[in-house]
Parts: sequence; C-alpha cells; structure tokens
Amino acid sequence: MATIYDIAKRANVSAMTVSRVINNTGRVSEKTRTKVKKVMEEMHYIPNSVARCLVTQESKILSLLITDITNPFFTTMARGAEDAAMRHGYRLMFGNSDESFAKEKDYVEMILSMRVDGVLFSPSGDRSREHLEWLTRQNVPFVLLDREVPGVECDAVLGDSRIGAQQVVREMIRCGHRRIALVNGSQDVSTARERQAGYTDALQEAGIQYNDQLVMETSYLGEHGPLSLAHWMDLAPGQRPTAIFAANNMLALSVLKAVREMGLRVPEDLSLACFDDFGWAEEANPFFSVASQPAYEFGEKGIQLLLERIKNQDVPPRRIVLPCSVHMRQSVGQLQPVQ
Amino acid sequence: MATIYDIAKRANVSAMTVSRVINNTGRVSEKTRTKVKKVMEEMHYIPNSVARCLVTQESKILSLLITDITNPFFTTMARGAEDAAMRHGYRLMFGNSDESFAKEKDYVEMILSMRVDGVLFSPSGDRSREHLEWLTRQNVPFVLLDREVPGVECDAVLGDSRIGAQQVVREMIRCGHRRIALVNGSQDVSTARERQAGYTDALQEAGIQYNDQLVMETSYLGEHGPLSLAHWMDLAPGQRPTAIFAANNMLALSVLKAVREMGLRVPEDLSLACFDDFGWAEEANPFFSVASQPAYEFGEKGIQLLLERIKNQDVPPRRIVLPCSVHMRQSVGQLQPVQ
DNA sequence: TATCGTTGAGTTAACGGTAACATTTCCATT
DNA sequence: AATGGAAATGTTACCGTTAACTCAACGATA
Repeated sequence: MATIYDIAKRANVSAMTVSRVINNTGRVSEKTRTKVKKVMEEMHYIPNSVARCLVTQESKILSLLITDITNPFFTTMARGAEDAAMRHGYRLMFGNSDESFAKEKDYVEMILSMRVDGVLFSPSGDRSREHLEWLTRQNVPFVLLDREVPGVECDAVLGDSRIGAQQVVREMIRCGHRRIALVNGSQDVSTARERQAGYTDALQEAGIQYNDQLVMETSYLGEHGPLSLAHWMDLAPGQRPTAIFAANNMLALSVLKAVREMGLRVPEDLSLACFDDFGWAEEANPFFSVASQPAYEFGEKGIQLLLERIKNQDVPPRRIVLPCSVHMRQSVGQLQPVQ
Repeated sequence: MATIYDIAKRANVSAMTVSRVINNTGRVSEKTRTKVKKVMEEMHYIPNSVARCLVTQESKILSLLITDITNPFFTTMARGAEDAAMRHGYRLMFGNSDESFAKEKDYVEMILSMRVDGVLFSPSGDRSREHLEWLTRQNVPFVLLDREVPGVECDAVLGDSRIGAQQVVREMIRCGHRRIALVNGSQDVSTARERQAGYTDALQEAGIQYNDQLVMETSYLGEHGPLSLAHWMDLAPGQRPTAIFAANNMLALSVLKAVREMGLRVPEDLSLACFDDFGWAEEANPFFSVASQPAYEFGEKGIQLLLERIKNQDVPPRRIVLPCSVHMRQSVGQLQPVQ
C-alpha cells in the first residue's frame, strides 16, 4: 500500500507537504497542492489511520457496546447512535456482549487497546462497575445507555422504567386482571429492579397483595430454552395468573412461545404485555401491549452527551431520562367478570 | 496510559523483555516473567494495539459490512460471523450501509484506512464492484455474503434465491393462486434478479402467463413510506392479484402494513409470502410463509472462507451455496374455487 | 540596497510497539 | 580454570504519520 513517502517522492516534495495537503493544515501553494493531489489519485493513496492515531492520540472512532444485537430496541438504538456519530465525523464500532460479563470484559479490553475516543455503554449488570472503573482509570470517556450501575457517577441516557411498568400494569388491572405475573430480567440489572418496582407500585395502588410466587427472574435475552410456565398454569383456576407482564420484549416472546406450546391463546386464555416494543414487527402487525421507549433517541442523545464529555471532561455528569409511551393492544384482553 | 517503557523501567528490564512477556515469544526467565507480570498488573497496563498493528501489519480485526442492521437476516448473520471470528482470535467490526452506495463507500474507506485484516461484504448492489476492486487493489481479502457482483471473481457465501423463490411461488400456485404479484428489491442486486427468475420459473411451469403489471421494484429496506398497492387492489376482481410474493422479509412487512391500512386481511383477502424469515418474531408467533435461509451459517461460513483466504491468497475462489427451506404458514390461504 | 516579514517547504523527533540482531550471563564440560 | 554454547536480556531500527521547529525564497519597505 502506498505511503505518504511514495507520494512525496513521485510529487517531488517532502512527506510533510503531502501530510499538509491531506489534512489541509499549514500553507501549501496551489501548484504544489494540485500536483500532490494528482499523484495521490494516481496511486490510489489512502491515509493510514493507524499511524495517524498513534501520533495524534485520537482515532475518531467511538464504540457502542450493547447486550443483545438481536433485540430491536438495541439495534434501533444503534442506528440512532450511528447516524449521530456520522454527522459529527466519527465512526462507530459495535460490540455485542450477549448479557455476559465475560464477553463484555473482552470488548472492554479491545476498546482500551484500540484507543477509541469514547464509549456508549449498555452494561450487562451491576458487576460492570469493574469495567467502568477500568475505563475511568484509563481516561476513556463513556456514557451509560439504558441501564445504571450503582456506585458509578457518570453521564447516562435512561428510560423511565418504573413509571412505564407501573402504567402498563395499571392498564392490565383496569382490564380486570388481579393476578398478574411478572417475568423479569436479572436483578443484577437496574432496569429489572425498576420495572419490578413499577409493577409493585401498580399492585399496591390497586390494593392487590404482592405475591412473590408470581414473580420469575431470568435473563433478558429470553432465549435460554422456552420458559416453563407450568408452575403457574397448573395452579387452580382461582390462583392461576390471568395476565403476565414481561420485563422486556424478548421475554414476552419467550412467554408467548411457551403459552402457545401449552396450547393456550393470547389474549383469550392469558393476557400479555411487556416493556419495549418490536420495531418493524409491531409496526406491521400490532399485537403486543407495550411500554415503548424511544430507542433511536437513546442512541442519538448518548452520542451527544459523549461528544460533549470528550470535549470537556470537567462538566458535572448529566442524566437524561426519556419517557416511554404505553400502547395497549390486542395481547391484553378484558377479563370477564365471571372468571 | 502506561506504555511498555513505563513497565520496563519499574521492572528494571528492557522494553523488549516486557514485549516478550506480553506475547509469550522468545525466552524469559520465570523470575523476570513474574516480576514483569506483577508490574503490569500494578500499573493496569493494556497493550496499545494501534502501535502493535503499525509494526506487525496485522490488526486481528475483521470487518462485516451489511446493508440493513434492522433486518433479522443480517443481524443473525452478524451473530454467526461474530462467534466464528471470536473463536479464531479475531474481532469483528460491524458496518451498516443501509443499502446505500454512498454509505458503503464511506465504510470501505474506513476499512482500508484502518488496515483490517479482511472483510465480509454484503454489497449494496452491482455498483459495489468499484469498492471491491478497491479492496483488491489494496490487497485486502474479502468474501461476499448473500449477494454476488457481476464481474468480480471471489469467494462467496450465497443462498439459492432462484430455487427458493420458485418453491414458494409454486406452493402458492398449489393453493390455487394464479394471479401472484411480486414486490421485488432493486434489480441492481443479484438476489432480486434471482428471485424474480425463480418467480418466473414457477409461473412458467404452471403455464401461467408472466405479467409485468404484477411486478413492482423497490428497495429491500422496505421502509420508504408504506408501499402503495392501490394500482393492484383497485383492479377488477378478475384481474386483481390474490397473492403477493415479497422478495424479502422487510418488503413483506411493508406489504402487510399497506394491506392492513387498506382495511384488508391476510390471508382472507390476500395471501402473502416472502423470502427470509423473521427470527424471534416468527418463532414466537408463526404467521408468514417464507423461504428461510440459514443466516447464522452465512456468517460462520463467511468467516471460515475469509480466514482461509487470509492465510493463503492463492487458492482459487470458492463459492458456497446454502439451501433454503420453505415453510408455508398462515399468511397463505387456500383460494376458493369460486373466486 | 539592506532589512524584515511572510510564505512555502523541509528536517527531526516522536507516538508505542516488535523484528532482527547483539550482547551478556551462566552453567556444564574438559 | 578455561571454554563453549545455550539461555536470558538488551540495542537498534523501523512501521506511517504529524508536531514543532528550521530554513530558504521573495517581495515590500525604509
């Protein structure tokens, strides 16, 4: 591959002059400039950003670490982040931790060793604190997305999980449901805790006794085999839940699958609602009742905060909380008074 | 950030010895090794892969360029590629061209300037040839995924678009449909041409006259506003299509949305089938009739070919064609003989 | 005409590693 | 005790670029 020296030799100038032409810095006569440019074209020259990064100490690359690349919430977020980064002359590198602390660690190491300029970070859980402290120590700016980590003071773009969950569950109660089960993500994740709190809030305000038999904790990935709902559905009719609230979209799909495999229908036999929507799937064929978050904006605002942080490390941490909107659809049915 | 020299000084050795410890190359006494390792721990040292890349001329990074990051076919492919790359000690950088030649160009420039070791490339269309020639000229190995580019001889992992399309359309014909419309991607993309050919094959073998009024060409993204189907649905009952074959999943969603907005139902008023499935969405709530491709394998095999290509530039190009499987589901209905 | 400031271009030394070669250390052997 | 050779460690140069400094040429001014 051609280097700046190859260009310099062919153009009868020094390498420095070529560098000046490339970066539009310093003074170069028009004549020299055109000549250098012509030679660059001829030789199909492409600057080596690795070498450039080594000397300038900036890569113009940001990193986005998400926990599930098959989840439309995160891919939409990725789009928002990508578009915003591009607009500001930055590139975005994606990483996918699969909700795994170990994979996340791998990515953090890569991020550090690649000397990216900043990171948008969706932590896999509270243990991610360790990784964030690593970033802090190495002076790599970051912004948390979607999830908080206790004990880490930093910029963050979050959703209002508690209110959103409360609203959805409230709507289910309004439809006559009183035995509502919760299929939650790991308690190690801030949004899972918040959503459970919102769920409890809604029960409380309706005077419904909280019953921890109706709460299940699993992984947000929702892919570790079909969920077993037997322990709920085998209960006596008067004790069996009539509705399930899933703490995210992937869990709702697992629930739906399990329900279908038991030969039951949604919403006729069981109502179902969840946090986060399904992007294109929902748009074309609305079915799920959801608390929908503005995923694209998460990414956009995240980049915005990150770039400001990169520019100025000293401003106090900022927290942006984006509201969610509740859409009640076909998956939640009105409960017959008889039942 | 600590450098190899900082470590060397603290450990009373030369930088080279530190390098040897890091890379497990050359001979280092056990005593020195433990000491150096201890100092590295203490100083939270992380190797600078930028500097390393500059001297070794390899980055251990591969790039995956896809055309639609919200399409489950591509995200699943990404997963397959990521897992395979990881297994072989490589990292994967994702890029998303949004089916746009211009965005693709940006990414190719980045790829070249970052000196990645190889590229998995889903071309946005035939014009991508220009970008591939660029890669070739700069000696960056690549493998095409999902789509071919005329005039470019190289490794590729492809699906059998023609056969798949033929099979699906054949099934629709078996259900009694004879006026089947095609909503296709851009003719600039190899799979769109293949799928159209398969569609035509199926019509031909059933003795149905091809009618180019029933063929529409748009973008695979399927997001440029809701598709207008009025010109078809406003036809006289005896001319109106009774079924639509969409050339990919995103187009099928656009069609479904448009159909719903016209107040029509699938499959009662119109049958619908497509190429590619919907990952989790379909799994939990099977609805669409599809020709499903093994997306994960596309990524896996792609990485495999790419790594072999990197190791040996001289082997002749290889083409892997993965079969697809047809699943006829609810979205295609049996046509009443009356109609 | 001597002087000075401006413009255009070149030189040198980093950035943080590693390859290749050079040197020292140390132990076994005679 | 001298010697040889392997093992352990060090030195130097370079990867491709840019920052900081230096230098030459030239026209304007006193």
